[in-house]
Amino acid sequence: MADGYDPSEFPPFAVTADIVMLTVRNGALSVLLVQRGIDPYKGFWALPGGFVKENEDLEEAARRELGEETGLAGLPGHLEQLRTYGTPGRDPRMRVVSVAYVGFAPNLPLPVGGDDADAARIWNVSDVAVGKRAKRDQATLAFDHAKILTDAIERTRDKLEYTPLATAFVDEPFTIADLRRVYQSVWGVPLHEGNFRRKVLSTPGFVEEYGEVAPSGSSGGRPAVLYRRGSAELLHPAMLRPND
Amino acid sequence: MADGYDPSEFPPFAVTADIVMLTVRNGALSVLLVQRGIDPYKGFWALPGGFVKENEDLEEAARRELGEETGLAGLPGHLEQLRTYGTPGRDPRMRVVSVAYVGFAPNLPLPVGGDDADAARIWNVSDVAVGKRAKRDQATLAFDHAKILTDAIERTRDKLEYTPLATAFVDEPFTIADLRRVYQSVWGVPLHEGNFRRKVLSTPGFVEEYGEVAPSGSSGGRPAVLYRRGSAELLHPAMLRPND
DNA sequence: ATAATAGTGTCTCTCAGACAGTATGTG
DNA sequence: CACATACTGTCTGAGAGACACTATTAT
Repeated sequence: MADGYDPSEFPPFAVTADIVMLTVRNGALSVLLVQRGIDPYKGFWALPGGFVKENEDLEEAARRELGEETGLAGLPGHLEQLRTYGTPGRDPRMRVVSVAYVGFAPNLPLPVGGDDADAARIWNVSDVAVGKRAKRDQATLAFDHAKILTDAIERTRDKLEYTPLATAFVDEPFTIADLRRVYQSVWGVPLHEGNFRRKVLSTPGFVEEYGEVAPSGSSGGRPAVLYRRGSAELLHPAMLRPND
Repeated sequence: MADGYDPSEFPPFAVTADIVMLTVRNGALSVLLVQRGIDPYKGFWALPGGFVKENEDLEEAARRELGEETGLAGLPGHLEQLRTYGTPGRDPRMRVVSVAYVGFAPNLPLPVGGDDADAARIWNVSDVAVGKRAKRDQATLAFDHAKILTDAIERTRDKLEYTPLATAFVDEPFTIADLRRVYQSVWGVPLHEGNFRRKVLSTPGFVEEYGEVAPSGSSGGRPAVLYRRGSAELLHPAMLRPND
């Protein structure tokens, strides 16, 4: 850090916290977005977020903004810092440095409009435009939020390999099949049922027995054993993603 | 991102870029630090870094500050964003958000004092105090830089597993033994020579033949084949770290 | 009975780790 | 020659992937 400086001489920056809140809905990886009501990018979709307050920690700001803009307060699941985006010009109005967070949650309750009275909606990520041109019924993202979303998804795909965070996408208790659907939705590949089960159960601390079986579904089939999250923070060995 | 706001109402933050520049010297993982000349933390050691300028990208600021404070310009090697640290009170003078970068370089030329006229020195990381109390001949870090350094080392250890970035710590051309010394220094464990070689050479794109052999050392022994960095950005399969 | 979902057994191939042996240089 | 460093061959065990088989429910 620079040594001597006059505190009045630093260039003033605005600092925001933006959140990429991911969930798995109907077998598809999905993200919570809010629609902008004013320019710039009026009508475009954006990641929830906003200014960090004077005496507020960065993660604290992320959780507060998520609650204010989407009505999601005290969310379950997982939230971690992703990366910081600060290229000059990324906001046309002023110099903004955004600290992005990525979160995982089970089945989000459909958000009601928050304080900012913007529409909040959960989008299937494959319906969010990542290039310049949006097709019909696709969300187009404001600012550099497409890049942030892409980075978040990549991070998420990696994290499922070496951490037990797939469990953050499901409610407890869950079945091995529930967990497999998470992996399939996030990675976008089918996974072999029997091998997946053996792998999860042989990885220490991934899941623990819950002690009951699931009520059998309407379409029949053997009732599944239920599990809860285990105590491991890292998976040894890792869940390897099939290489294409 | 928040929708409507008055640009004059955002709380002003100072944004800095701090750099954890790592190298391997005499078989030990080492870090470049500068000694502070003024309060707060006068006499303590700190990561090089400083304010991001008004129209400067974050990584650009990191490279500039590194050059100004340590005389290292146009460094070879690798630089990537690590994480952002912004807890209120981490700098006693004002609210500062620091975007930290981590870099890897071969054998740094011993830095001369930079523009800021601070002493710059490369420390063996095991001689840097991570707790509250420093022993004799240990560097004590200013601000929350001990936490940043710890995070950087952890990230580096992970990155060596699944990327070919160990090659960023050596000059080209290098021998397999050079590369093995990097892994041993960063991970702090001995690695089996024959198995390490077979693993590196069987991982596509990790290294390429350079076409010559190294001059034999003064202590004898068969001359080693030389290699350069390969084209892979990720290692498949990964170099697994022994699990204690 | 059939369909559907849950769960097991077993074979093969890859790869990590242990370790012995060979190759080529120095003194 | 001894010694040092570079490199290779081969065995073993863990684990991933393919796939067939069994178990328990609904209709």
